[in-house]
Amino acid sequence: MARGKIQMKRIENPVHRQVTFCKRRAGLLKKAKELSVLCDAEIGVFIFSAHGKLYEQASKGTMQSLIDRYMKYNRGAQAEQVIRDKEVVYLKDEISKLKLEIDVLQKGISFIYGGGDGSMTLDEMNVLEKHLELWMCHVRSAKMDTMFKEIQELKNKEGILKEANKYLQDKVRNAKLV
Amino acid sequence: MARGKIQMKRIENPVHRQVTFCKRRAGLLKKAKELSVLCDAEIGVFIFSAHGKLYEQASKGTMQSLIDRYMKYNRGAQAEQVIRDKEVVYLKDEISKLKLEIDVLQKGISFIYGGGDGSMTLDEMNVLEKHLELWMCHVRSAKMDTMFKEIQELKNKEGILKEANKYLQDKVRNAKLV
DNA sequence: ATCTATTAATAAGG
DNA sequence: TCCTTATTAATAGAT
Repeated sequence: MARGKIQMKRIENPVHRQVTFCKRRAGLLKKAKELSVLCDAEIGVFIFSAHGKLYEQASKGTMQSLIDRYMKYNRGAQAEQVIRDKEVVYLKDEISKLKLEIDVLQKGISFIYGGGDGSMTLDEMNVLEKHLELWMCHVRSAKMDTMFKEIQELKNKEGILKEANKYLQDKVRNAKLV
Repeated sequence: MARGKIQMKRIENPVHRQVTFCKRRAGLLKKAKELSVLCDAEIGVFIFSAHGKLYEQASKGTMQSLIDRYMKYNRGAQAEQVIRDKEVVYLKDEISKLKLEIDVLQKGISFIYGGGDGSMTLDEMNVLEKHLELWMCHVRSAKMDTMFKEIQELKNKEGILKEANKYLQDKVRNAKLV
């Protein structure tokens, strides 16, 4: 805009580029400020130089509040935040469950070794009970098998004794008749 | 900048203000684009009109990515998203540690009881069950009770039949002698 | 950084 | 909103 127009593409000469960056950056921020003042608008501008340095301007309030407003305006972005929040809540919930489980397990072990000192709450006992049910599943079924076998054995004995009983009764009857 | 300069303050005439807002907004976004192209800078601009409508421009990438970069750059300010991301990573790490701990504890408990029921005798199982019953006495199943009762009944029957058997044997012996 | 010739932006009006 | 145009503002290149 002065002393000849320039091509609208990256300025290759690094010195020229840096100078133009400074000048136009100042101009851009000034224009933003003017627009904000003249038209009562809320404007946020941030500029990252090629080297990564940040220049920012927020008319009316802070850049953070402007970004918050932007997030609220932009449902998509807000949804992302909500998803992240939900994930955090889920993970925290998961952790507290796991910590409770660990606590229960540790107390259970203490109980086994120390015989129990009544330090567990009812809730803890309930949780422990669920664990114990899982652990006991195999033990109990094994015991069931053993008991079934014992029952079968006793039933067999019963059958044998009943037969013997009937046989002896016959003998008694025969003995009486004889 | 034309037909006379204007005061750098809010334009009171709403028509003038609206016209100026449109013109200067376009100008601002154009300037931002030019600066981005000429100087290889990453620029984000968002404008909220007095009525609350959003106009935005993100040179290079999306506004969201620019905001993310802004957040990362601004560590001192509330980089909420970064904090949230770090929190998620931390929580996931915490969970895997806790799961490992639980695994160790469960293996420890298995070890206490000899590492499974395959090698346990009925007496050992009864000892284990008594331990567990101390923690969950009310969980004993009705089936177990029924089975215990059945065993007792059978044992009683056995006893009765044995007695009867003995009595009948005596009778047989007597009958033979008579 | 400052100057200045020149271009770009835009206020007012239609 | 778009066009025109007089005028101001921004700035490229030089110092």
